[in-house]
Amino acid sequence: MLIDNLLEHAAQKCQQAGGRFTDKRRNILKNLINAKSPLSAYDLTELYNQNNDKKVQPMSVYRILDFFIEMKLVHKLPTLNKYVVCSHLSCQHSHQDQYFVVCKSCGDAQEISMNSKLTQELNESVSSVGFQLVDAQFELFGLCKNCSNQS
Amino acid sequence: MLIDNLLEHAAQKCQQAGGRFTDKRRNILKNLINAKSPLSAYDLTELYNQNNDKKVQPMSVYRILDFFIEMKLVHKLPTLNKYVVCSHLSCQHSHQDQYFVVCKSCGDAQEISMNSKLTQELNESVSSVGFQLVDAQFELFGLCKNCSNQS
DNA sequence: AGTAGATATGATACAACATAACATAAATTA
DNA sequence: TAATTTATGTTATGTTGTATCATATCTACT
Ligand SMILES: [Zn+2]
Ligand SMILES: [Zn+2]
Ligand SMILES: [Zn+2]
Ligand SMILES: [Zn+2]
Repeated sequence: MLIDNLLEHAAQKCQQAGGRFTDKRRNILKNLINAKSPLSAYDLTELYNQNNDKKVQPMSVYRILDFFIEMKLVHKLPTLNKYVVCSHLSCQHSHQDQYFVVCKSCGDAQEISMNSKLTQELNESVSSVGFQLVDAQFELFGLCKNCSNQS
Repeated sequence: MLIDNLLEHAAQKCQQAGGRFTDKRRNILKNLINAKSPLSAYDLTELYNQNNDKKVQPMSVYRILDFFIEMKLVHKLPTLNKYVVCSHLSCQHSHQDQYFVVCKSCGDAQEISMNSKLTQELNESVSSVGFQLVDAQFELFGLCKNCSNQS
């Protein structure tokens, strides 16, 4: 999908939720969409500042990322301290539980929707030690198709 | 199990692997065993220094934690930047894949052995996007029995 | 249009987590 | 006892993230 369409989708989702889609936010989201791998807040700060006269502080980038996460346009990968755009940026389906698999070799990250069997397995497994599941986002590590062919 | 027995087990495992179980290592492992929740490297530094005349630097604590992780006596919870002792410290069974569930309210963490159905589900799910699973440790968040009764 | 309230960003400082690099000490082995 | 390996000391620095208070910009209402 063309990037301008993605950005238009994002803008709409923000406005529907009563948030603004400012130039800074658009610019930073665009950089994250174009990224081939997850980026840190500091990566995004640097990227922004390379391409703009007006500079931005990491603090602002963190706030903008928090906003996008709230809007479910961006996900954080907590073990990497990096951020990716939601792979459902362009589609309408309300966002469900997801997890990520990250390639140990090239760093590429794939968002995977949790299927019901997996959800059930996790819930049962967690219940077995007396816990009640609240938040099931997580990251696994592996090799992507490209990288496992090369090795 | 009594703490001295646990430490004795740990010492043996270290020696079998050609590592030393020094006083610092013993002391730090003991603090982590006694902790009710996961601790950070800086927490452990502070704990050590409160109880000992000879002080230790965070750098050393990181090294000691790395050593214990190598020995599979300690696990790191990457999303929390904290560490816990392996719940199988005292038993002999060779360590298999595990994950953790952390109580959002009290911070308590439970180690859970991955059962075969769950492993299979994860493998299938990951394969479906062309990835090959390498490392399946992760953390989930929920409420423990105590905390969900209180609320 | 003017104002009040909400939302967004600027700016500075600092906290928390982690590693690099080089030196010394202590234990093991030859 | 000398050489080698393992463990720790020491200092500096890198990376990630938050707190706080000020200013700007947008929105909605009179
Ligand atoms: Zn998503
Ligand atoms: Zn790859
Ligand atoms: Zn374990
Ligand atoms: Zn709890």
